[in-house]
Formats: sequence, structure tokens, C-alpha cells
Amino acid sequence: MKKVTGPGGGLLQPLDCNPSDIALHSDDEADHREGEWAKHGGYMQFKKRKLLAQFDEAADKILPEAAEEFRSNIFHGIAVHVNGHTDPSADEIKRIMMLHGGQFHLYYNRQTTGFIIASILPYTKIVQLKAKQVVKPEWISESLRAGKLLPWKDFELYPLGGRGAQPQPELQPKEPKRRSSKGAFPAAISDNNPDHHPIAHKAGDPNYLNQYYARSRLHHLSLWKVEAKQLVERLQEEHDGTFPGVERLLAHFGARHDPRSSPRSVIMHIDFDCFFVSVGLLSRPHLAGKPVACCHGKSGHGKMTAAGQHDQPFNSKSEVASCNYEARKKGLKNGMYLGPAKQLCPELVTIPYEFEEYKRISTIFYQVVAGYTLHIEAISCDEMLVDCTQIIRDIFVSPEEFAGFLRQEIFDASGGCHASAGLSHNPLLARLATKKAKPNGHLFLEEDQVSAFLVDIPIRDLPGVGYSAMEKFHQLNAKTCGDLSKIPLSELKTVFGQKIGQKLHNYARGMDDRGVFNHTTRKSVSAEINYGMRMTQFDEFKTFFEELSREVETRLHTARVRGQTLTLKLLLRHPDAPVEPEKFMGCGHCTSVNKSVSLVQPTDSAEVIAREGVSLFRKLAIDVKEVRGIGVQVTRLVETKKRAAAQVSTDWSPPLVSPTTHNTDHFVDALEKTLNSEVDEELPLFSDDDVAGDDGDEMEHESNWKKHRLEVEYGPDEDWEGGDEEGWCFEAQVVDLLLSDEPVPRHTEEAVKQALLELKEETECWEHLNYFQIPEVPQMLTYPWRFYGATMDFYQEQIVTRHATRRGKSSNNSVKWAFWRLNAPQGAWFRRLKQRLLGRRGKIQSKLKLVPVTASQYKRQMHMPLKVRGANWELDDLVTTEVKEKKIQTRLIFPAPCAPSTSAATESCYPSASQVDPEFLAALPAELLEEVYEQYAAIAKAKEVSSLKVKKLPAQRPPPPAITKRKSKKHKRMPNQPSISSFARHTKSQESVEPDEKDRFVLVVFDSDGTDHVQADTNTTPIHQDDQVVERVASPVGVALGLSGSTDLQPVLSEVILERMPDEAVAEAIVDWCADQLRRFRLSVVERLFNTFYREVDHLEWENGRTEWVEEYHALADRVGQASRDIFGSSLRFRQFAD
DNA sequence: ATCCTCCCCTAC
DNA sequence: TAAGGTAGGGGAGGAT
Ligand SMILES: Nc1ccn([C@H]2C[C@H](O)[C@@H](COP(=O)(O)OP(=O)(O)OP(=O)(O)O)O2)c(=O)n1
Ligand SMILES: [Mg+2]
Repeated sequence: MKKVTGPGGGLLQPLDCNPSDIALHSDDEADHREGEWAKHGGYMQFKKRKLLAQFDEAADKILPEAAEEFRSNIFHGIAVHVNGHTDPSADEIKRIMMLHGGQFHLYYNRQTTGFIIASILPYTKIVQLKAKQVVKPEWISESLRAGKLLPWKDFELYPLGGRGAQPQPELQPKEPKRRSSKGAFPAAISDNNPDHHPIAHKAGDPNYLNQYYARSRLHHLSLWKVEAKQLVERLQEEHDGTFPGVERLLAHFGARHDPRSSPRSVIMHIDFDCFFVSVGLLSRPHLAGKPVACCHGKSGHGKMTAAGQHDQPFNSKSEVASCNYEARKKGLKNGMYLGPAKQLCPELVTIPYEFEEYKRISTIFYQVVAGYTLHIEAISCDEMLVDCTQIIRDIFVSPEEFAGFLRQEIFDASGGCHASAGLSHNPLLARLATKKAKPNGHLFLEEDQVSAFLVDIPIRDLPGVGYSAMEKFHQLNAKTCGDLSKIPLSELKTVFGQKIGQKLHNYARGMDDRGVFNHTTRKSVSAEINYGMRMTQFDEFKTFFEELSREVETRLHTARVRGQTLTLKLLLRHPDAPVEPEKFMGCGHCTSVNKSVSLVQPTDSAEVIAREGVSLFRKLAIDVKEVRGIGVQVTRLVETKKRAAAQVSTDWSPPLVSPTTHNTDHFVDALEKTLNSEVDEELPLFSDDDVAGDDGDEMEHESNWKKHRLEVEYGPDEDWEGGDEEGWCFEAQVVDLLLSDEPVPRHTEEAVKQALLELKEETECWEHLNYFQIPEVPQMLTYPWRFYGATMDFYQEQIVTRHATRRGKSSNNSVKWAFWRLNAPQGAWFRRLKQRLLGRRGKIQSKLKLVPVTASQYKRQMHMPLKVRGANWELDDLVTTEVKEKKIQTRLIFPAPCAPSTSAATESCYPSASQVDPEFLAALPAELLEEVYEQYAAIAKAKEVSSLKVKKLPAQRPPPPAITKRKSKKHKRMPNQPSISSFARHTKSQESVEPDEKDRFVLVVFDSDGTDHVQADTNTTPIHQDDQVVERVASPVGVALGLSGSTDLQPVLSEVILERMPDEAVAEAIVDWCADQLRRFRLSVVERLFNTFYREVDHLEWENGRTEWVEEYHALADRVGQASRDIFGSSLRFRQFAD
């Protein structure tokens, strides 16, 4: 285990050299810091060679004029400072100035710097610098082109001076190259609004996003990681079969035999030492050996007070991206603030970021290594894993020799940046070895050295162990891997979870079974900015979010993917945090709020993203002044591929979409668009070209199937190929209703109450629908609105027919009635739609044409796969699959005579607890029931869920209905009325006076806050009961889930919620109904009601009473939870709103 | 069991 | 002054 540092032999010579050595060794690499180059006499000659080489290599980055007319004195006596992004870039201007007699000042000095070159200069900066001459970069390039110094006045950035001055947009780069890696992404947004103010120091200002990203190191880091992976992939694909590096290796070491047996596997990890600083020092060799840090801040004293004074000297909150090893000796670390860094090391020199350079060196780095092998995994711009087993074995070179040779080549090719390397038989040990070898060294860790090596390695050094994990280790009193290896696996798993526990256990023993894989498929695309967010108006949010959406759009395009889930990510000021944090424009201490939405189809459209994101924001009803960070993420990605025309089925498209708010939005927007298009008044809305023909296999009763189709394209894509349109299909009379003046029939208040009452009976009816062996029935119960329209008709037919066959009856009225209810357009969403169409009705009527749809098309629709995900149909499957029956596990509803407990005693013959019909259990004689309970208790115990414990509770009888009623009547609901619980407690104690002979057991989850909750999806356990209340008995393990669906809940709740504000009458009805269900141990029905309730409330926008309904929802959840406490002695917990 | 969703955590 | 992004792993808890 020999750590190799510095020059080991001829090969490794220049590694520990001082600055002058570097200059000697690689004479074309030294550059200079501005303002000081004049001291060095031979500099220009020296520079010339370097530049010539660079012109060849990156001709497109350099002005051609500069190459032709190599030197001049155009800018004699001119000293410039470049601010922000310019074209030509700061780097180029620097070179131009050097070549043409001018001076380039990296830092602005009022006395000596004559001009500031900038395209956009923040207002604050002007004030701060008291800048006099601010000129556009074109001054430089035009002067160069003209061969003489042009009057700078013509290129003044703010010709008017002061106030309304703006940069002239036409002279700005057409595509602001905010990302330094050239051409990696086309610039997303070209800001050609000439009326904007140039300030973009906070979000809401135009172009803030680009300005921000251009300066964000973390953004670049993330971007480069992706690009490095792509580069590796490209190199792998385009490889021509030669490895020049290997040739050189051979030439150097010659053919020979390895004295040792070749190791089974050699993984190398390479990482540049203090990457940003190393690169930064290439042009500042005089700083080598001094402590240097790379960051935005310069002085370290931080922001000024209002009076323009620095209150404290070491207050800078600028983050040190990288610091060199001289600085680290003083205790500096990457990522710390500049203030404390300066405190630790007052002589610290700071250098600015040079993103383009980092990217350039990174590319060289990858190219060099790819000259040896393509078994590369890109980890970041300055770090990779290399599987060099092959090389070591084939060339008979030792791992150390190879590492040294490669490091030397990287050093040369990069112009003088040191990389360190670690080698071992797996990625973990390679990484740890690199860490040990730094700076400027390499280390090969052999298998027999591993355990000795690991003992003293801090746990913190293990990949995947960060702040949070260390907190836990601190409690476990473990610091090193040696300590870690003593912790038993079971404990690690308990503390960290299954996978992480196992991983840590392995890592402590030097075990790591990961290989070297570069490729991964993207799972998400996102963009976020959590800095500089200070907004006062909703419009500012909207503007910024649109900008962000456009950014995500281009990223989606670049990655050639679309996504079906959209997440709005917000950081909000923590209630306890001050309005302005310590860090200038920072986000400070925040709480994060995310909200996501499932889209009808995958999207990559900025328009859709912006609309949905803004809608989500409105639903959260958040005060924009509190927003400190905004992000948007797109997930559930699918590849964007041009579909072959043949694959696109134009003859039918899914007529059903879930009638959520956003779908309504899509629909209305698309409709509006169509109506406003002046192209054609015949076709657009109701086309019949895809309706004709196709009559081969029509159903016999076609006449019954005459429907009309209202069709509006609303896919987000302009370039969608083929007629893969979507629309809504309405029955003719529904279309009429939609467009007529007739009010949509409403449920009256009475009807609502009535419906709630009837639900109970209907519920019972629904449970028996499984009997008909229609696998979709459970889906219908849960998501009835997905079965709107013709599909429902179809199933209705099916059910009625089968029912008739089985029962020998011709029809069943209750079933019919239930379906009629589902089909009726009284649903709130329909009214919502109609409302939206109010102003456009005439226009629609004049333009549209109703087209009958044939039965065969309906038939196709019936075969729509029931592959339901979230709230969406999977469109692709629809197109390509003819008939695809989704197997849905049918729940067992035991007919009384075939009870499992009688037919078999073995555990395996018991159905899963949640599958057992409570009605069946209720019908069992008491002894048999006991037996069943015991069985399930045994099964449950065998499973041993660690967080669940059985707690003994005193038995309670369900309170008589009268009491429940009185209770809820007493409580005229007021906002935030807290007294329900105390009242309930009172009631309960009264109740519990009643003597109870037996104990009962309830499964209880112990929450961290110490409160108990019955988990809605677990189960209540045995209750002894009097013979006469047998029907109230709960199923042992599975009273909870899903047996008794309350089909009609959605339309009814939706109705209630859309039409009214919360009121006590409805609240009471709901609570009573729920309480009654609970007394019958129908937890599932209650749970389902709340799920549906939640969903419906969640669809509300803030202006439509969302706040009130959210409050009402929580209040009702409390009341029902309390009812549950009264009945079971344990509360029920329902899903809570975040807002 | 296995999946999904919503987080938190980690890395550079 | 300051530029605190971004993707993936995986745990917790719930749905199927
Ligand atoms: N908190 C951080 C960590 C890193 N980086 C950037 C700057 C680093 O130069 C680069 C590479 O990160 P490394 O972790 O490899 O750190 P260094 O290369 O700077 O130092 P080391 O010698 O430890 O590799 O990423 C950053 O901006 N902010
Ligand atoms: Mg590094």
C-alpha cells in the first residue's frame, strides 16, 4: 500500500513542481492575470504560440479577424472590465485586448479601468460601481473588424444615461450563450422584448433565469454531468477500434510479463484535485502554492448595511466552490462560506469562475481516458470510474504504472491540472483510495490490504453517507468504518432501512458489487431556482414560471422525452425565519411544498407545463411574498418518437377523459383555438372523415347506438403527426344540453340528503356485482366517472343481462337506477364545462356539425383496455392493442355455505384477510368466528410488522344513534371549532360507565407524537359481542379495504362541493352517515368517501371556495375520526391537505 | 408481495 | 452582496 505522490520516476517528473517549473514544462500553457502581464517581457511571444494553437483547436470560438490580423495597437491605452455574459465572451475580449494593445481588468477599478463591457448590466451594479463608461461588447468586435478604435459613444450601453436606458436588443447576441458549454443546448429564450428594464437581480425580472443559470456553478455541474455521460456514450458508439493511449502505453513499457498473477478486476477512480482552482490557476501560475478559493465573492466581508458599511469583516455568504490543498491545510472545505474561510485563512486568494474553461478541460479529460478504454462511467465533470481490468491484464502493466502514466497524460493534455487516482477491485475501494491518494497521487489497494485500510476510514467518507446519516452514527457512537463493521446488520437495517443498512454493512467490509456502467435512462427532467426569489405580485410568479416552463420544454426536447406527471416544487419562507435571510437574496430557512398533477398525455410543451403549474400554484393559495424557491419537475417519461403513420389509428380515439379541472381547461382552450381559427368554418369541430365506412362488424342493434360526437383536438402538440386527436364524446342529448339555455338539472338539497341515505342500500347492491364476473366492476366502484357514457351503457347491458340470466328476472331496477345516476350529466364537472362555454355557445353552434358515430366505433371503445394509471387512460396501448383484458383480482364474496373456515383448517386455504366479506363473517356463529379470528391473528403475528403493536383497550359499545345525533346537532359548525373532541370525550366517559365484561383488542399504530391511530388499511381485531349484535362484527383483518364501494359518492360530493359552501346540514348528513357506517364496521366505505371527498376538494381552485372546503374537509375528518373514537376507542386518520 | 407516490437525502 | 441545481436512490406508507 504505497502512496505515490509527485515525481516517482522519469514518467512522473513534473508533479510536485513549482509555478516556474510549470511554465518551463508546458510553456504554451501559462497565462496571466490581468494588469500584471506587462511585467513579463517575453509574454507576447509566448502567448502567440498558445493562441495559435488555440485558434486551430477552437476556431469557431475566436473571432476570425483576430487570427488574420494577429497583432495591432488598436486598443492602446484602453483598459476594460467585462461584466456578465458578453459576446465575444470575457475570455475572448481578454485575448483581444492582449493582442491589440489594450488592458483587460478582471476586477473593476474606478481609477484605472476605463470601460465596462456589458450586454446587460444590473442596475445595482451601476450604482455600486458608479460606473461612468459602460459599453457594449460590439465596440470591441466592431473596432477589431474596422481595424481602428471606433468611438465608444456609439456603443454605449445606456446612451440616454440614467433612468429608462436599455441595451439595444438587436446588438445583443441573438442566442444568449448563457451556458458556457458551447452549443450543448440551444438557448431557450431569446429575450427580444425591447421594453424591459435591464435589471434582473430577482425573479420576475425578464431574463432572470438565464442570468442566474449563467452564474450558477451547481447548474453547470448538473449540466456537465449529463453531457459527460453523453460524451462517453458517443465515444463508445463512434469508436474506430483504436486505442492510441494503449499504443503509447505499450511503446513506453514494452511487451513484458507481469511478475504477479493478474488481479481479477481492477477498477480505477480518477478525480481532478480541486478542479475549479486547478483550472483557474492555469492562467494564474503566480498563485500556485498560495491558498486559493474559487467563488463569486471577492472580499469576504459580505453584504453592506443600509449605510453602506460592512458591519462585520467575515460576513460573506458566498460559497466556496473549490479550494486548493494549501487552503485546506487551514481548514477550508469546498462548499463553505467565504467569510469563515477568510477568517480561517486571511491570506486566501479568491478567483472567479471560468465555466467555459472547466468544460473544456473536462472534455479533454474524458477524451484522454477514452484513448485507453471505453469501460468508463462518467460521475461528474472532473471524476470518473474506469474498468481497467483488460488493460492491466493485456499490457502486463501494473495498476500503479498505468495510473501514473494516465495521470501524466491528463496533466499534459489539460495544460497542468493534477488528477488523483485510486485503484482497487471495486468502485467503493477505488473511491476511498483516491481520497487517500489526494492530492496529486495514486493508490492501488490490494485485497489483502483492504481491512487494515478500512479500519480508520471515517464513515463520512463512504459514498451515500451525508449529514443525516452521520447524525444517526453519532448516536450510535460510530465514527470509523471499523466502528461501523461492529454494528450488527439487523441494527443497521432498523436504523437506516433495508437497502441502506445492507449497503453500509457491505461497505464497512469493503464489499461493493456495483460495476462500471455509464448508461442510465432518464426518469425525470426538472428546473428550479431557489435564489433571488422575491415577489409581490401573482403576475410575477406567472411570468417567471412561464420562463421556467420554457426552460423545461427545451430540456425535454433535448432529451427527446415527454412526461405525464408534473410537479410544482416550492420553497416557502419558514414561519420562524426572518423575511430577509443572512445570505443576500438567499432562500433562507424554508419549508418545501410540492404538488403534482397527472396529465392526460405525456407532454413536452411549455404552454401545458406553465398552465398546469400555475393552476397548481393557485390551488395552494400561497402568498407570493413568501415564495423563496420555484421549480418544476416532469416525470413518468416516455420517449418522443415520430410515430409511423400506419401506427396511428385515426378512426377512433378515446372519447373519455376524466373530467378534472385541467381536462376541462384543455378542452375549452382547444375549442377556443378552433373557433378563432379563420381557416374553415365547415370541418374543424366535427369532422366526419374518420367516421365513414368501417361497418363490417357492427352490432345488431345498431340503431340503439346512434350517438353524436363532439370532437375537439386538444393535444398539446403542434407537430403531432397523424390524426391522433382526442375529443370528448357526448350523447346527442347531452350535447344539446351543453349548448342550450336549459339549466343543467341540479340535485336539490333534499336530493343530496336523499342520495346519501340511499347510498347505503346501493352500496349493498354494488357489492354483489362481482357476482356477475365483470372484472371491471371494482374499477367502476372506485372511479365511476371513468365509465361515463357509452362504456357504461355497455356494462349496464352486460350486468342487466347477466343478472337476468342468473336470477331469471328481466331486469333489476336498482342496478339500472344506479347506472342512470352515473350517466346523468348532473355531475358537477359537466356544469363546470357548460359554464365555461357560456360565452361561446353561439359561435360553437354556428360552426359545429353533429356527426353520428357508428356502432363499430363504439364497440372499439368498449374494448378499450382498462389499463388505468392514476387518472388517465394509456393512449398508446389503446392504439396498438385490439382487446386487452386486464386481469383484475376478483374479490371473494363467500356464499354462505362454502365458508373456508369450515372446509379447511390449514392456513393456506384462508383468503387474504382483506378479501373476506364482512357480511359473511357477520353471519358466522360465534364459535366459528372465534376460530377464524385466531387463525388470522396467528397469520398476522407471523408477519410481525415492527411498527404495529397490540394494545389492550377497555371495551366500548357503540353509542346509540340518538347520542351521536345530539352530539352533531350541538355543534353548529364554526370555523376552527375545537370543542368536538371534549364533548366527545365527555360522551365517551358517560358511555364507558356501562360495565363491559370482556376486553377487546385493537391494532394500534404508535405515532411519534404519541397519539394512537387505527390504521384504516389494517384491521381491528376480535371483538366479543352479544349474540344479538352479530351483524355488527368487524372482519378480523380486513374490514377496511374496498368491499363496499359507494358508487355514487363522486357525483354527489362533487355536486355538493361545487354548488355550495360548506354548511352544517350537509356536514351533519355526512357525519351521521359515516357514523352509521362505522357502527356497521364499514370502515372501507367511510374511507372511500373521504378519498373521494379529498379528490373533489383538491380539484377546486382557490377562488371557488377551496379554502373553506379544505377546512370543512378537515373538520369533517375530525368529526368522523371522533365518531370512530367513540365507537372503537381509536381514531381514524384521513388524508390531510398540505395547505 | 409488489407497486406507486411523496417525500428526504446525497453527490458533484 | 450573490447566483443555494438537479437526478437518482430509497424509505414510509398506502393501494392493489
Ligand atoms: N460543494 C461543492 C462541491 C464541488 N463543487 C465543484 C467545484 C469542484 O472543483 C468540483 C469538483 O468537486 P470535487 O468534489 O471533486 O472537489 P474538488 O475537485 O474541488 O476537490 P478534490 O481534490 O477533493 O476532488 O465541483 C462545487 O461547486 N460545490
Ligand atoms: Mg475533484
